[in-house]
Amino acid sequence: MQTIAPEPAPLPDYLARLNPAQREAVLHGDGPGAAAPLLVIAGAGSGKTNTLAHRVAHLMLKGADPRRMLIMTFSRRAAQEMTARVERIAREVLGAEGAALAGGLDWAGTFHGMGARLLREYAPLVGLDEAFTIHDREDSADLMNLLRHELGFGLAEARFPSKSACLAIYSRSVNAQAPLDGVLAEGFPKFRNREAELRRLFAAYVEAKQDQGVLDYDDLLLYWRAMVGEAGLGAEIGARFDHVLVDEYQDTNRLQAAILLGLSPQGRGLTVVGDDAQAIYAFRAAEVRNILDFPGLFTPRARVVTLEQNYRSTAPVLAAANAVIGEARERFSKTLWTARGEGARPGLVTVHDEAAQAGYICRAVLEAREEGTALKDQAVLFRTSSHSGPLEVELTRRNIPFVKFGGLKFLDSAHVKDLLAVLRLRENPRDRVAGFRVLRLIPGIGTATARAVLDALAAPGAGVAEALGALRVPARAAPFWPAFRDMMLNPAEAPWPAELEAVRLWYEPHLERLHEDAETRRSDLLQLGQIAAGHGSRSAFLTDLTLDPPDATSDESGVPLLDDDYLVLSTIHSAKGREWRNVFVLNVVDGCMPSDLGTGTTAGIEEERRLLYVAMTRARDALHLVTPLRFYTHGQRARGDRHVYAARSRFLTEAMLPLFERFAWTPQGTAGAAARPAVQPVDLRARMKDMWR
DNA sequence: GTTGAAAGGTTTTTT
DNA sequence: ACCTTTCAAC
Repeated sequence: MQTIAPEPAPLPDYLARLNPAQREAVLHGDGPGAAAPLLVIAGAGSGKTNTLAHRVAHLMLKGADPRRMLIMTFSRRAAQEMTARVERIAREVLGAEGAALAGGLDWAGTFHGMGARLLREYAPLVGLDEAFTIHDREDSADLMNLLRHELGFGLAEARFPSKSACLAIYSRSVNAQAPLDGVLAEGFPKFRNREAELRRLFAAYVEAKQDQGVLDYDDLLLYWRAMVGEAGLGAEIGARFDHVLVDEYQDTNRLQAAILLGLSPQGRGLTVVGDDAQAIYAFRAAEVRNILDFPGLFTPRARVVTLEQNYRSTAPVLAAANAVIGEARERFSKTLWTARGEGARPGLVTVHDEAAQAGYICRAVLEAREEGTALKDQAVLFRTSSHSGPLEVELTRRNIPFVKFGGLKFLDSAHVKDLLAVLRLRENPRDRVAGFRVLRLIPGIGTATARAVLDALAAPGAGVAEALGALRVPARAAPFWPAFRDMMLNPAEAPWPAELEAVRLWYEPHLERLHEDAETRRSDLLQLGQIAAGHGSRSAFLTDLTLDPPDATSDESGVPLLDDDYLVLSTIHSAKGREWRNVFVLNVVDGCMPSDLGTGTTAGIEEERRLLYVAMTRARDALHLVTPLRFYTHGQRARGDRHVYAARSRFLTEAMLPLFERFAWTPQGTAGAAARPAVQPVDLRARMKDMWR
């Protein structure tokens, strides 16, 4: 008997507007039975987020329970954008009912955020204190430092790794799931002879965290991994989710891959999306092999769908970006193409120095705005946060509003950290890093007294009241002590956002005493109060702030309102997943791109190359790479020199130059300087110093 | 035990 | 240029 091929039913609008590859990714596993694992290789600008959102919406519309879907993205902002899009699609198909359905998607966030949430929930089952506090990078380094001294490693005549180096080594070992000797040999050969001491230090570190009821970033993954590895518990946690979808999979590490496998050993319901050409987090143990090896983890192999059509950039921009990534050593073959034919070649602009670079950017940004590209549609990207310094000065001088992403955050400033430490100490009196920070604010209290106080607080059975009441403090601290004790004890009654106010009032006199510019800092603390109001409890506030810090800083005037127009300044890392009509990349010179800190290994250089590729592929219509002839390096005193004469980045080869519009730019009105004959400047001061070297 | 001044080492990107 | 560590005085 013969079956007649069924007439293909007309596709609903939300599927019809996708291209065939996108649709294949969205429809994968459609029909009866659980979905087999799926890998989507999604080139830059290929509609990755949109495809993922459509897949989530489609699964939901086909009856999947949104409360049983786990969606992991690289930032909370990305997660919010994803859920908003899903909601839009669901509303389009089902109306208000669909939107309500999408509201059930509450397991969406970063790996670390989801880990924290699960751990909080399962804490009693796995021997953790439910009220654990989370240490950020700096807190972790501080704890490492305390222990390093207690073990007597700090005072050795030969250099012991710095606190942040210790943490980096520990963290790499944990995240890469690699033994210490291998980590040292590969990444930290200087410290290979310190293996035994480091091992003792790390053992003490783990024990201290447990004693103090504290988890660091790595623990959120490590404990999660351990939970899903347990026979009973693992099955229970895995059974909570029918679908697990991961974005930016190329930037996950082995620990995260192990978590996914633990959640779904057969790969059922797993969808991972990423682009190996955009892997830029190897420095924090991300493993490109995760994405390359994903299909082979399962039998049968995972389905692979490749998205190659770029919807973002014009052909000339894409051609230049493709040329850069085409030189990469190891490449997962795919070729991006775009239907957007029109457009100018990207600019390769030579300027004299960083001041001229800033001048050029201001000029070009304003010109583009005249021609109708709002500031918000333009971005300036750079390798290192500090590279935007001269530009920030110039923008401020010219009253061009901007917001900066990446680099130092307002959470990193001392006064904000002080206030948060007080809250953490109230949340968890055993948290010694927080405790030290708070106690040392009080005059007359140094390391020794602080240690005694914290010992009393951590003593088993003692309440905070007893511990603080029984202590005698140095005479100099005595006048400040009652206020501290009252603050630690009383606002237990104050409901959440009010508690922050009480703590701030206690901190006020210390702020005045410690900082010249107390006035500007005070406004930061008031802003913190605003943020606090948006969180339901002290615990939620502290956790969210540690895992998802507000990531934009702006000039003195504070964060502009959302409807204001402002230029975006961002590190390339923080620009991941975003796009602008007009993109400028600063310092495309050897030493910055690649950073000379990252040129030690081939893998390091390759990552720097991908970084430039990521930067270039953020541009939709116009791209400008700026190369100052001379740029400033701070530090490097050994070289004696503060200015470096830079060459164009090695990633832009001679053969690629025809893909760019090349020109030099000099500031107007400085004809004298521009007219000076091209004598190569020399740094005579360095020459003199070199005589004695 | 605490605090301030001087010396010396280190440099990026982030959850 | 900046931050941490060390050393000496209160």
